[in-house]
Amino acid sequence: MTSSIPPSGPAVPTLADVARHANVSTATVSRCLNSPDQVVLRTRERVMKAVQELGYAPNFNARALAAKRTNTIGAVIPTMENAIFARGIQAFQEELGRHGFTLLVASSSYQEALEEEQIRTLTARGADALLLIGHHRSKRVYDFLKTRSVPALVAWAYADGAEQRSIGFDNVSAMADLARLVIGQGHRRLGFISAETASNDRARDRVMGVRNVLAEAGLDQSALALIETQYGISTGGEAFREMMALSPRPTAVLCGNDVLAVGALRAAKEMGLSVPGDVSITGFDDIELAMLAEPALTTVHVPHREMGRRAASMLVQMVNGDTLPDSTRLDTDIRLRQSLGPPPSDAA
Amino acid sequence: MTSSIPPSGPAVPTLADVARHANVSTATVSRCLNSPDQVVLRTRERVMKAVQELGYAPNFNARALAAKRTNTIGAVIPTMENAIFARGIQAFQEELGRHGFTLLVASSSYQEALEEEQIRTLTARGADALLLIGHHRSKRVYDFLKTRSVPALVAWAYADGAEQRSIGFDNVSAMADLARLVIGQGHRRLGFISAETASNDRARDRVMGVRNVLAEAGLDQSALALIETQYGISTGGEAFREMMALSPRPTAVLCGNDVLAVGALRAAKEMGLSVPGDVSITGFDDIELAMLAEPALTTVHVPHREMGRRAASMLVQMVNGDTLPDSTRLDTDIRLRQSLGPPPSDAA
DNA sequence: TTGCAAAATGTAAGCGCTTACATTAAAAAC
DNA sequence: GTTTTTAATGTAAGCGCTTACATTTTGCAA
Repeated sequence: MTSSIPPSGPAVPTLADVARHANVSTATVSRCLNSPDQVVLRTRERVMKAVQELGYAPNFNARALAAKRTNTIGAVIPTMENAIFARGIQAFQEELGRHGFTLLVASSSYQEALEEEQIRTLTARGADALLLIGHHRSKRVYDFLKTRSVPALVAWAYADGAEQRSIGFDNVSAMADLARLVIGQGHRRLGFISAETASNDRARDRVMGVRNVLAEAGLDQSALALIETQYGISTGGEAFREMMALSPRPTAVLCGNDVLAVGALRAAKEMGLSVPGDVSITGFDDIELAMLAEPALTTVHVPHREMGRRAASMLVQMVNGDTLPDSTRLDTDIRLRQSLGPPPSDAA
Repeated sequence: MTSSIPPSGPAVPTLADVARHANVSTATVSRCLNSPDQVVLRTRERVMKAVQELGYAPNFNARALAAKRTNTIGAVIPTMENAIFARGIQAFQEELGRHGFTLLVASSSYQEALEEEQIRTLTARGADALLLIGHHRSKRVYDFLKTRSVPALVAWAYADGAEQRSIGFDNVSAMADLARLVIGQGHRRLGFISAETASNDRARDRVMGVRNVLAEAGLDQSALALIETQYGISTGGEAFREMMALSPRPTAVLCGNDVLAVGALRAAKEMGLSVPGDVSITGFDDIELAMLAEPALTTVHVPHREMGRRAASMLVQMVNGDTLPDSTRLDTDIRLRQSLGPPPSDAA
């Protein structure tokens, strides 16, 4: 008959419950939790006891609403399934934790529209700042971030004089270094298996790195066969077969990342081609797989963990607004392993 | 002199701003956003126009606070760096997205205390439900979840008659199947390289699976050499060397997961041991690496993606509270590849 | 037309916190 | 002991939304 029976069992305790229980005001409880030194010991103990007894835990949403600060940093990555991001983000999170921040991750599956949506979602959730991968995205997004005054840091990319603060390496020159090495071995017909460049500026930059070196070496751009394909071992293999069907066929196949390269390696083995005897193959990233592959993969080593860690401290600095950090350029270096050698002597 | 100048530029627009702009009440704006069919077309268009013009985006925290629902599901996984979780969670997220839910991930680094903290954090953030890995955790946590009435689903594990609703496979019997196969090949001295079992019931179960089979085959438990080590390729290798130093040495080394097994494989190669000629090695999970390894790894195939996907739909069902789903048991199957063979004939 | 049910909209009370400001208690200075 | 300063606590006004309930419009049968 009474219509005011609470629907479910014992409601979760609120700040007010604690206050009542400890016989203080809600403000005091709040202070105990957020700036304990403003509360005299005797009171604080009483409050904490009440917290314990009631099993009180603050409601995050209410806190965020009132305080306009969440101690949360959002990250939008293309996918968790890529080891390089998984690794970088793990380090990122660990470092954030050390500074008392929480991480909110979202993934965009390499789709620009989805990325934008995720950025808006994280912002709506009150992320104090964002980590984004790569520079390329619509002006609208950057404007949005500026309007909302949400600090953002671009990672996995570094470009001289880029407007957006960033931490990363120069994809163009990193790939160029490797290409130079390949050409130095005597290769004149190159193949490049790239990740899809449409909404991936890192992939685009890597292609550009190779092209630059071609020009630099006085080679015609037609000396480069380019295939774009989705991320994956099997797709890398398929692209490699396609490339080997070309005539004349490239004597060295550079890949936009290690996963594609491992796929190429496997396809080569299946086709009975010797690497690097018949064809050289290189990767990019230096994931664990690169060293384990047979033959071990020549690749560009990228300090993913360090990047994650440092991205975190930069972002924390940006949020706390002390001094704004400069963009950081990290160094990559080439790991020379067995998959690269000179071209076969009978190369036409 | 005026102390009321707003500190920063154009404030972010709120529901009230939109209402004013469209000349309706806040309730109407809210309805337009959440149940558009309750608002007549003419009004709705006017409101939407205002939303556009002001670039309004709802404040998630305020919404959560008022509505007591977040359409958010939390997941606490041991680490993102493990491909099996990365893969499963990616599928989990995709499926959640399809149902209009957002995912919040946190990782515990395999530390029980951290896991508990993350569970509390996600709950405080208003997660409507949680995905947890494995059954084992303190009663306190389960009580907490019950008190807060937050539905939880255990994944990557399935145990008959477990109290907690779960989706996964039976780690004990999956590993037992593999062990039976190994013994069937004639091996009588086994090694087992396990992940650390302290706070990982999946690892524990797998060990138990092997032990059960030993008993079943009438072998003494001393026929099993057990080493626990951290997750990683190199740690797997070290454990393998240690195992090979034993006398008599095992003729087959089962590993708790593929990553450890790949490490063992590599160590074997470095030691000049032939696999499976001198020693057999097996894994668990069937990650991509397993097939690429040289020789390819015999392992237990686990449908990680499917598990993630189905976990999502179960959780959605639990939140919406239609009918509660039953625990789901998925099948694993053995992928027989080159790394397993009969013991060397000279085995003492 | 008028009347009335149904549909659309408005009003306002929270949701659980934080924090400026007001008040009171304690410590320091005289 | 009184006054002044400072520390501790309390009061109450929001933060930006949702939603029960009240009110106004609308559509339509009589």
